[in-house]
Amino acid sequence: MIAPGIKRGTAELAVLSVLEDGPLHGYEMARRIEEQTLGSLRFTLASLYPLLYRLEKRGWVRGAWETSGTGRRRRCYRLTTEGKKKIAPIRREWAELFRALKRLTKVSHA
Amino acid sequence: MIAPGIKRGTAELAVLSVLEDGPLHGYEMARRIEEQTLGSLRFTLASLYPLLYRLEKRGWVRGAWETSGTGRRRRCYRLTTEGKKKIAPIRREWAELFRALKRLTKVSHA
DNA sequence: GTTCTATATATAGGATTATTATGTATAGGA
DNA sequence: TCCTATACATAATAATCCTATATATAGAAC
Repeated sequence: MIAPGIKRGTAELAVLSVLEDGPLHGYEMARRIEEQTLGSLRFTLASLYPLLYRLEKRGWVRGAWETSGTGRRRRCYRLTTEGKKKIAPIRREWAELFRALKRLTKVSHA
Repeated sequence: MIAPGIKRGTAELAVLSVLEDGPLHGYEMARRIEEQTLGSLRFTLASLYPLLYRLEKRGWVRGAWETSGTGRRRRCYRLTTEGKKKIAPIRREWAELFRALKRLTKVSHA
């Protein structure tokens, strides 16, 4: 598991990434993030819900109540057109961060 | 430049990394981090000083006042033995985070 | 000699984001 | 009937970085 101080800021990219595969509700997002990162990245629902509200407020995702096959009420989120456009730039910023940290490591491996 | 929300958490690794090259004072750390990351990673001194106090409290670095050749008083920080041991595990966590985010991207590039 | 810029440290106040803890509620199996 | 998994929600707290502000000196420009 990755320390909270280090994974800070990844939740947004993680949520947007899993939503690229199609609409999902919160509980399922948490499950997929954990599954797809082989357990490295794990978020509690208490982290994800406030994040989803923020993303909805920004217009990047839109949530809609639906009733599942089992009769359970849940809130299904999908990426908006605007939200889709944000993913690539965010990924680029993460890539730049990785390069920056690699350079720091390289220079000071001394 | 990288958005503050994304670079959050990198300051600690950045500081420890530049200190691997030898003792430094705060102002010079900021300069080197910016230089070595080609401007991608930039921290204000107001971010670095509190961080240095935290690191000193944990026993990872030790600061000592010195008077530079120009007669300017400054606080020079060096890695402690304990601090040196922490760097590798932290880098491993960052590497794990990168792998996790790459997997998320790959799976959901759809 | 005074003003400007670079050097150098310090702290208060605020923003963001994740965490723990808690609460509600239902479906399905033991 | 009880337990577990599913599903959403919010309050209180913690951590980390930012902007703004303050202080002070060295050296160059004027």
